[in-house]
Amino acid sequence: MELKHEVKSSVKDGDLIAKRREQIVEGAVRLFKEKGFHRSTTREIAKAAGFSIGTLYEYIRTKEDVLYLVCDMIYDQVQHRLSGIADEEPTIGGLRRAIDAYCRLVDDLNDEFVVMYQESKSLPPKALDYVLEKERAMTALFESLVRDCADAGELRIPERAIPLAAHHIVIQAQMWAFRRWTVQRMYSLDEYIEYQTEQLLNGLVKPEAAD
Amino acid sequence: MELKHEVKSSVKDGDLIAKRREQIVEGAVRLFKEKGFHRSTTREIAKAAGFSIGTLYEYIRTKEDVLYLVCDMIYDQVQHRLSGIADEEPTIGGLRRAIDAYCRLVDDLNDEFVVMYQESKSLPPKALDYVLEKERAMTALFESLVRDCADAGELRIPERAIPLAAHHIVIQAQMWAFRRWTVQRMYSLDEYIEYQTEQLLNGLVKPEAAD
Amino acid sequence: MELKHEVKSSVKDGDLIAKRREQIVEGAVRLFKEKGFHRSTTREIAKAAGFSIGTLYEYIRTKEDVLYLVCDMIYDQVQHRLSGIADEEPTIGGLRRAIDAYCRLVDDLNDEFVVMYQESKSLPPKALDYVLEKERAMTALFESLVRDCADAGELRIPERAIPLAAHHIVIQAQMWAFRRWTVQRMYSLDEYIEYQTEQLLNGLVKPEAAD
Amino acid sequence: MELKHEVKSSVKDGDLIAKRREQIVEGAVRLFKEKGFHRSTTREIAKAAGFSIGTLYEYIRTKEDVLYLVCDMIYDQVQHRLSGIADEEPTIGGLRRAIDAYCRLVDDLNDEFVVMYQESKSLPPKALDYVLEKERAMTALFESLVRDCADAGELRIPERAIPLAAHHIVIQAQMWAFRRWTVQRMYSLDEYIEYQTEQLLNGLVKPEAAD
DNA sequence: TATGAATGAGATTTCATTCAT
DNA sequence: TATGAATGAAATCTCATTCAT
Repeated sequence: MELKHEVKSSVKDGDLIAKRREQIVEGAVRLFKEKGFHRSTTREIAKAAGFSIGTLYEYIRTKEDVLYLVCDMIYDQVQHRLSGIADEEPTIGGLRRAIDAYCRLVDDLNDEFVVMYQESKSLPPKALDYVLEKERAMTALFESLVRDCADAGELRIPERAIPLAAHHIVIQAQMWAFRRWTVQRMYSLDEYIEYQTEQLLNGLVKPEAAD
Repeated sequence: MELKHEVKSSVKDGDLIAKRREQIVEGAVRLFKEKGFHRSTTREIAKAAGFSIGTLYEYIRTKEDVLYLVCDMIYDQVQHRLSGIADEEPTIGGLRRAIDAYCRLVDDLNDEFVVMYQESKSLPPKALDYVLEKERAMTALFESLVRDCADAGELRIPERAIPLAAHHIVIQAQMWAFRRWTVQRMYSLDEYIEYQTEQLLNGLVKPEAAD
Repeated sequence: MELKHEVKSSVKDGDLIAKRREQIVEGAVRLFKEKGFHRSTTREIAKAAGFSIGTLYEYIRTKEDVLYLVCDMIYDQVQHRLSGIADEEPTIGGLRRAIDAYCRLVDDLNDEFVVMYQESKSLPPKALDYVLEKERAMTALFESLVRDCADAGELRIPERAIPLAAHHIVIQAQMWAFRRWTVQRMYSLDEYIEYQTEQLLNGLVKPEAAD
Repeated sequence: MELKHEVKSSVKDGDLIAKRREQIVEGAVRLFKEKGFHRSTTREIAKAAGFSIGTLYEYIRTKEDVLYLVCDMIYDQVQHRLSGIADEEPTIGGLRRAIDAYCRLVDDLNDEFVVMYQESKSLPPKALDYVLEKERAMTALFESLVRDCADAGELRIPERAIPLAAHHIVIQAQMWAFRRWTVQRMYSLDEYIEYQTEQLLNGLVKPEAAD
């Protein structure tokens, strides 16, 4: 489908590349979370990954490649973890489970999400396109689910508003990560999911007050 | 309450300082929007402001000061534009008007919002605290309004969920700016506000399907 | 005629640029003569010029710019010193004087010539074109003089061979510099000029042995 | 006479060493011709030679060794091809044949000559001495021939000028390679040899105009 | 013998900041 | 107050060389 943005390596052994890049990403996430992409130096990235600056550059070509590897690996994990969502039944219960799953995913990958959403603008244009495409695809998962529910008569929502609803689901879950400085102080994850889902599905207006 | 993070200047004339800083902020927003904070140099900032690098440093002490000035000025504008919200009557109509106003504010200050949310993490800790405090205060505006509506019996929402609802209102409006790459392609601002408010207030679930 | 390859500077004062670049060239020639272009670091170049690395980069953009400045300045000097040649009368005496002048020029700019001929291949393509064009123009000076002498009936040489004769004059003079490790040990400059001119003009073959 | 600059190898098998070094030189000449010595990396040299970087370092100790091997092999070829010159009879005809042979050698080894004369300055001092000694020896071949002709009464040239004449012969032939950007566009090799020999032997001045 | 992953010193270049004018 | 030349610490990236397999 979309062409995967390739990161060149001068090392030949594919398994080794995969292993080293995992080390790079793991170290880089730790670092970027703390200092951000621009304030982290390539030497620090190499050290965090556990090898020398020279070795780092055997597996990437530019510092931006590291950022791309980070984003790419996060999306791989997201995709893997969300693979079940597409198969949820088109019921409100299914939608609830999907939202719950995504919120817990955001919680597990809290740091990764923060890094990705704060730094992805620094990606080179082509890599950014690829990442935005991934984000779009992820949102589309929820869009399908919402549409299926609407088609099954479980939701009342005009067709035009469906994509927006999907975006809302996505960013409200992500908010758990990037507004952690406030929401994680006020709520437990369970509470957060509960209230958020309730508002999303049932709205704020009292039935009798509906306009 | 919060101590305004002071930016030192070696110039004495207060009016001149204000004027020069306006020039700085205006140029910097243009620049940061395009290249981001880290990729913009102080020389470029000075040029964008219309004077020399030496003069720039008469009005700031570090590059980060510029970022702070930008964030600070944006919040000033937000505060000014939202000053009416606090006085809205505690009705669903009042809440709608507040949401509408905030969405249109986000649209007007699109670039400024994008810059602020992408770059504020680069502020020095104390300045960041100050900015987060402003964000908190802004969210609190909506929180009060929601609480007033709930107290007035217009909304059904547990007290515990009120702050979260306020956050949702805020980030859904901001989403218009920082997901502009997708939502602004799909919707007009009016449509966006309409659907978003509808979902927020009335939820997605059909009344008879409510669980 | 040919577009001068421009070297960008971030300094505005033209006189200062000229002065600093003279310092750069003077230091660089000393350095390149000893270690060659590639073995000389930009820090060494800056130091040899008498200022900091940061200042060096206010007056050039890349290390290759230094090499270009060196070549360019040498050609300026050559041009200046040879400006009289074009006006020599079209006689054997005039040709002798021109050769003599060029040989003495090579001797005076010994180091510069060595640097230029050993390093010019490292110039970026456009700068190299410009330099080769200068070399061509210089050779053309001698070509005209030879042609004028031939036209005046002072020399016997087929028209086709005139450019080659000019090249011979030029490289035999330059040989004084780039084969200095042997010819400057064997001959004084005067001797060198004398023998070289004699061979060039009168050949090696005894009149009676001519074939 | 001259101590052959030894290049250490950790491989024992002499024939293998010879074979691998041939591969190295052949690849290196191709590479250096295109990018120069300094811009070529050892990885590229290994690849051009057809084996790995590890293997390259089994047959050399430093990158400069490669350059030395290249220069050395070129001189071996030159020596081999010129072995007949020493036996030429001391006549103008013999001298002509020698010049012709050397020019054609330069043409055949065009790339090698260009590489050698542009890069030999990068040799370590001892290797450079060795190479200059070879160059001196080669020039001496022509010197002997010229002296023999002079002794045989075929040439009129003072003893003192003989070494210089030999140098002229040598560099005029080499000029075919290192001024190829201009002379090879203007002349065929045959023409070049003809005009050049003519000027060298008979000079430019008309007999009756001789001073 | 052959391989190629690992190393880290060192190269070029940038840019926030200062300060003399 | 305004200017912009000077500074040098620090950043990214390269590449000759080594050594375990």
